[in-house]
Amino acid sequence: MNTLGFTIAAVERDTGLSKDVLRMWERRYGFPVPERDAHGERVYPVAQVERLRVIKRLMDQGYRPGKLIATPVEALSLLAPRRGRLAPEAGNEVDNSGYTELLDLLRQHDANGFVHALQQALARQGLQHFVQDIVAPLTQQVGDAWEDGRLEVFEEHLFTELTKRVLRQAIATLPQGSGSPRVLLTSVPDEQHMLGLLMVEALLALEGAECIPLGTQMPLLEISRAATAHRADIVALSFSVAFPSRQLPKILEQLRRALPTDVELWVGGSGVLRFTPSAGIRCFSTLEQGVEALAAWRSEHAG
Amino acid sequence: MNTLGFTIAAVERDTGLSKDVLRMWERRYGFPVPERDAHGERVYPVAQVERLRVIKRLMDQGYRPGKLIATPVEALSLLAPRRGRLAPEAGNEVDNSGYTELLDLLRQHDANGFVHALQQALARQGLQHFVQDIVAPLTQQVGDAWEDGRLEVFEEHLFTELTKRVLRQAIATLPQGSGSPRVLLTSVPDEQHMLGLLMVEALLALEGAECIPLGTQMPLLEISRAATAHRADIVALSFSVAFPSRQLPKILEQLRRALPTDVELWVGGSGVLRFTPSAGIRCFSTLEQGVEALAAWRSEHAG
DNA sequence: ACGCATTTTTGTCTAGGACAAAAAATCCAG
DNA sequence: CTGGATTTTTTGTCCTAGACAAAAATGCGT
Repeated sequence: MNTLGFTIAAVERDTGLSKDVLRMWERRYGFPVPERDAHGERVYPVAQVERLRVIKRLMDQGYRPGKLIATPVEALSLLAPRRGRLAPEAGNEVDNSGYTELLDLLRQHDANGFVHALQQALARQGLQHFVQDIVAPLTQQVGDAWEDGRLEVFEEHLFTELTKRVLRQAIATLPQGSGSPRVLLTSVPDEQHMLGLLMVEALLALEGAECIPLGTQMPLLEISRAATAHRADIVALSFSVAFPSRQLPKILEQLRRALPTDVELWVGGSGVLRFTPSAGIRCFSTLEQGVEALAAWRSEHAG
Repeated sequence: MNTLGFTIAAVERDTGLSKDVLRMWERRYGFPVPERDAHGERVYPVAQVERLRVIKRLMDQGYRPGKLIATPVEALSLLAPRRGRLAPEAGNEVDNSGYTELLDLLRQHDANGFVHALQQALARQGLQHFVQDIVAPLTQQVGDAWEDGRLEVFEEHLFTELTKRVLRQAIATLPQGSGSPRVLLTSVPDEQHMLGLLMVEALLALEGAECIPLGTQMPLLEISRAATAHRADIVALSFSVAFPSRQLPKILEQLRRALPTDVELWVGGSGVLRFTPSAGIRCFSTLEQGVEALAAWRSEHAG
C-alpha cells in the first residue's frame, strides 16, 4: 500500500468531511495537520485520513468532534455506539444468533453463502418478517460492527449490495399494486442510501400499495414534478444516520412548500430520529409505523 | 411551486456545481447573481437554479462554461450533443424504432409497461444482445433526450431504477461463475452511477467470470483492501460522462499505486473516453472490448 | 495539414474573519 | 432532587479575494 498522500479534495471524497471542516479543525483543534507540497497545498498522510474516517463514523453515532479529536487513536476504537439508532426498543433483546451467522459469512467474504442464507431466511419467514426481523436489525448490526472494527468498509458495501439484490428480487415477485395509494419512493440529493427505501417498498408493496421507485438523490424540484406527473398520493423519503441533521429541517420545509398540498410527505429512517416534525410532515421511527400509517390512509380515503 | 429560494449549499446539492465554482462564476462572468438574505448570504431564485442545471448538463456534454453563460437562455435548449459519447460507431445507424417505444413508455410514466417491455426484449434477444443492443444505446438515448428537454430528470431516474432491476434480476438467474477470473466491480467515491457496472457484470458473469459487486462509491484505500481480501484478479471501475474528468488521472494513478501489482485495473464508461490511459491501467471505450479482454485474460492465464 | 509553443480559460486552493444554530452547562423555581 | 428556561460553549458554514496550475484553444512554423 504505497500511497504518497491525499489532497484535501481526496480527503473530502473519501471521508465525507468538507474542505471547510478540514481546514477549520486544523485551525481550531490542531488536527489534522497535513504536510504541504511545493505549492503550499495540503497533503494528508494516509494515517491521518484513516483516523479521520474513524472520527467521522463515530460522529455519525452522536459523538462530538472536540472530544473525539482529543481522544488518543487507540482509545477511539473502544468507544461504543451511543444513540440515534432505529428501533432500539427497550427490553426487546433480540436473539442475535441468526445475525452472527450472517455477519460471519460477510467477514469470510462469502458472497454466495451470504445471499443463499438471506434467501433461505426469506423463504422461511415470509417477506414481512424477513424485512422487519432480519434485514432491519442486520443493517443495524452491520453499522455497529463497522464502528468497533469488526467489519471493514468494503464488507459493509458488499452487504449492502447483496441485500439490495435479494430485496429487489423479492419485490419483483409481488403482484402489482392495487393502484391506491400511489407512493413515490426516493431520497434527497445528499442521501444515497437505498436500503431503507427498499425495505419500505417491500412492506408497502406487500400491502398492495402502488410504489413508484425513483432511486436516490432526487433534486427537490424534481420530486415535486414527479409527484404531480405520477399523481402520487404520498411522497416517502428515507434518511440514514449519516445524513447531516443540520440540513434536515430546511430541506423538508422547502420540499413541503414545493409539493402540492394534497400530497402527503412521509419521512423515516435513522436520520430522522433526532428530528421534530413540522406541519404537513409525517415522521416515522420504525418500519411498522409506516405500515400502520398506510392502513390509516386507506380507511381515511375509503370513499 | 412556491419555493422561496436556494442557499448556496442547496444549489451545490441540486446542480452538482461546487460552492467555489458558483462564487467564481459570479465574480468572473456575472452569472449567477443571487439575491442576499439579511445576513448577506446568497439566495438563488429558482429560475437561476434551473438555468444552472441546464448549463451543467451541457458542460458534461463537452461545452465550456464561458460560452454557455454568454448564451441566452432560449438558445441553450437548442444546442446539440457534442462528444464524449460511448460507442457512437461511425456508419452504424441503429434502428431507433425499439427505443422510441421504450422512451414513450417512460414519458407516459408507465413503469409497469416499461419493465414489461424490457423483460420481453430480454427474453427475445438473450442477455448479451439485450445489454449491448438495448440497454447501452437506450441509456445513451435517455441522456440525449434529457438534454433537449424531451425527458425530465425524474423520468431519467425512473428509467435508471427500473432498468437496474431488470438487469439485476437477469444476473441473479445466471449460474455461478467458474471462480476465475475474480472481478471486483465498483466505482470511486464521486461516481454514483451503477448502470454501467451492472451492464459489465451481466456480460462478464455470462462468460462465467466470478463477479464481486461492491456497489458504487468505494474509498480508494478500501478498494485496495477489498481486492486483497477477495483475492481479486481484476478491479473494474466505471465512470459516467458526469464524472469530473479533471480528477480522473490523479485518482487512477493513486489507486494503481495502492493496488497490489498483480491485480489488473480495468476502467470503462463514457467518462474515460477523453482519458489517455497510463501504465498498468486498461481502458475500454465499448462493452465489447471488455468481453474481449476477458477472453484474452483467460488465454494468458491458461496454465 | 500537422505538431509544437503560447495564450486563454477554468477550477481549485489558500487565509482568516464572522456568525448562527445546536448542544451542553448552568441556574432557578418548585 | 427535578423540570424547564437561560446562558455559554461548541461547531459548521458562509464570506471575500488573491494566487496559481492544468486543460483547452489558438497561433505559428514547417
